[in-house]
Amino acid sequence: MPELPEDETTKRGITPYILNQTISALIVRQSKLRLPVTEHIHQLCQGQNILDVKRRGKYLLLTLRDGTLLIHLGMSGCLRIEHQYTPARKHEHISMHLNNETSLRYSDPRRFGLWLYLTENPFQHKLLQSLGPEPLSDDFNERYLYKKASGKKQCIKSFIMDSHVVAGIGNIYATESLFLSGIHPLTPAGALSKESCMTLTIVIKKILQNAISVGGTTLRDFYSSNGKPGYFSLSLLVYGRKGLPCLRCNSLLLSVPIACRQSVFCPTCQFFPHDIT
DNA sequence: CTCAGATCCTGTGCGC
DNA sequence: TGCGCACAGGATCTGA
Repeated sequence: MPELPEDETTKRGITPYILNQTISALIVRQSKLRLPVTEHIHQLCQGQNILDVKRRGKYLLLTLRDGTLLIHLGMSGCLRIEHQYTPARKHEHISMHLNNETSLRYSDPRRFGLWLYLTENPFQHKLLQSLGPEPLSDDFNERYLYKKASGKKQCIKSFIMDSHVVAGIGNIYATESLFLSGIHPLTPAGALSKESCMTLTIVIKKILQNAISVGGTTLRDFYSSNGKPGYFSLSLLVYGRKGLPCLRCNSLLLSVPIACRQSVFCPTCQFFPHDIT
């Protein structure tokens, strides 16, 4: 379940192995992902150097000479560095062999991921163009959130998970952020005070930053191992703890389904703003 | 336009 | 022990 910190960790983990290397072969075993893998992607990439590795939201971008590889890990995708000669594992849909005797392996059991080869400016592609600001950038601040949420009846949890509002926040970090901000997940986005928007933006930045720094401690796992980024060692305060006592006040944590996602919250620590009740 | 809910897919973990 | 089913979720699509 990669969210932004896992994608950033992945980016940092693979970059040293693939930057400035030449793609000697790209093997696609399964092209049915969220969108079909670009046709003839093998011929398009072969022989090109990887000039840069970037991240935008949950998308990774490998800049090549004549185009860009746009990669999304979906919810079960993972990238790993392996020796070129090791056999593909189950669900390893794409292997990118490099000229330094390593290869980048993409596995994705649930196939919600994405591999596209773009020749145009990738940031003008519709998938990236419509993305909201990076949550760790200065563009994501309380003024932006307050203005964007103004008049919205949509609940705040769905709102911050909408990548067009802010890029890269999934169920785990949305759930944790709202708990730490003391905001009930069903609060209409437009009902948040300026103060709540400030708290929420600060908490989101802090929690993402923290998760990235934790992920950074497991970077070596990207080489010849299971490649699982480090969020498993993150201490989650509410996510996955439905029915267990709140670590702050001991109330039993509740859960409501929001857009088919479990949303765990503390009925005591998280409340609706007074002005809408 | 807005927003809630369904949808894609398969491994995991639970109950019986 | 083994089977079957509910559940997990990012982003998009549908329909009210």
